[in-house]
Amino acid sequence: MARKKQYNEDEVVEKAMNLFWKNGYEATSMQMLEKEMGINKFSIYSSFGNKHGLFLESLKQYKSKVSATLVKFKNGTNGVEDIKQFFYDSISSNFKLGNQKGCFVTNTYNEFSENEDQLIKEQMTSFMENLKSIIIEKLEMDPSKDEDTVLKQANYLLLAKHGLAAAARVNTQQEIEDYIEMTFKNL
Amino acid sequence: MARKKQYNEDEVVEKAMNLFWKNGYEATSMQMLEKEMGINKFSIYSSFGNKHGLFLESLKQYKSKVSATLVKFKNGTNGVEDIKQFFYDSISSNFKLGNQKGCFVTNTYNEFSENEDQLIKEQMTSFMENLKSIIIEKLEMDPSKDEDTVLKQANYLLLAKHGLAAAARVNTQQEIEDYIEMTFKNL
DNA sequence: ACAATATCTAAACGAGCGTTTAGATAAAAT
DNA sequence: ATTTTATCTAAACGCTCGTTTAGATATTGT
Repeated sequence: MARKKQYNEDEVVEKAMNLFWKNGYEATSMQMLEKEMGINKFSIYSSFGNKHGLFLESLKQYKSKVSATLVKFKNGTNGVEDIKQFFYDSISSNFKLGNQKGCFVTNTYNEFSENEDQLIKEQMTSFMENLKSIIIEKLEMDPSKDEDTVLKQANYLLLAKHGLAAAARVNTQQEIEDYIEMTFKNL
Repeated sequence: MARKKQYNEDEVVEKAMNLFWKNGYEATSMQMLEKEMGINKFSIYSSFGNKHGLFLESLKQYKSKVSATLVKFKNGTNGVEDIKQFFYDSISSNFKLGNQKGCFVTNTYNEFSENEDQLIKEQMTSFMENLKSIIIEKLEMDPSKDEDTVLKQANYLLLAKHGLAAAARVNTQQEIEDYIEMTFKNL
């Protein structure tokens, strides 16, 4: 046998993820990744195949990073209040460490919306639809809501979440919290 | 004297604008612009200096394109209803010709938010602040609203508009109209 | 008709991109 | 200790980017 890797793959993916998250896919170059990850291009390519593979791995890591929040959301029993809490949880993580990067999934969804990369688009779409189905579930907990109202409110909330991710990059946490309060005022 | 230009500058800027609008600044290459505008690189450079100059000209053209909508908005006397109508006007233009490109200014604002281009950032910011001051004006038409409520609602609407531009790229017109209805339900 | 010159085409520039390759280095197995 | 082989460094690949240049083309004023 021969020598072992001098880096931990999860650790360097975490660093890559943060760079992709901040800059998006296209605006992140291999040179920047090399520097941020602290390893050589060769090592990146032998570990992840190519830039695209590294990006997929970063997305996977992000998903596992937010899975706890998602499980908490899924298991809640307080209807609309759970959705609101999920929104708060989502943005609070964005403002840790002063990083105004929005939601990685939503950012990616936006960046790839006019792209031909079917694999990533499908992943993003399925993630969004998963979110939507949970939101619908929560809204349905209120028996006074008819099916049409539930669907419209679910779309409303998804769009709001969508906009929130973009807004998180250029607004203060206080502004965003006010926005969430207002969003849930009439639900 | 010598020969005259075989193209109209406003016409080719319009085409450039549509390409920048659809793809953003970075994702639009000079080759694509050459093809779309129907003129040679040399002509682009001699008319607009460089890619950045052409982009600024495109932004200018966009602003003059939406100025009618903005004037109508400014001159309205129906308070919140004017804002709602402005939102409808803004998105209806986006869905003409099947182009789901969102708002060019907001897209640019987002793309350049982590950029070092001060000139463009300032232009975008002043445009947004101009919009905000009009929104505040409209909200203040309702004498029952205190100053704090006005400011929070203005931020809420700006963020909603912000999200709307992103959402317009991946949602149907109907979904967006439902979203607007919901947004204005409790104002 | 001719000279002057702005506009055209098309090729080339250097820089940076994602990716690959060649060779030095180092650690595990015998 | 030597062989084996995965991992390292660093240079180079071909391509596209934004930009510039050289020379052909065409139109205007005399």
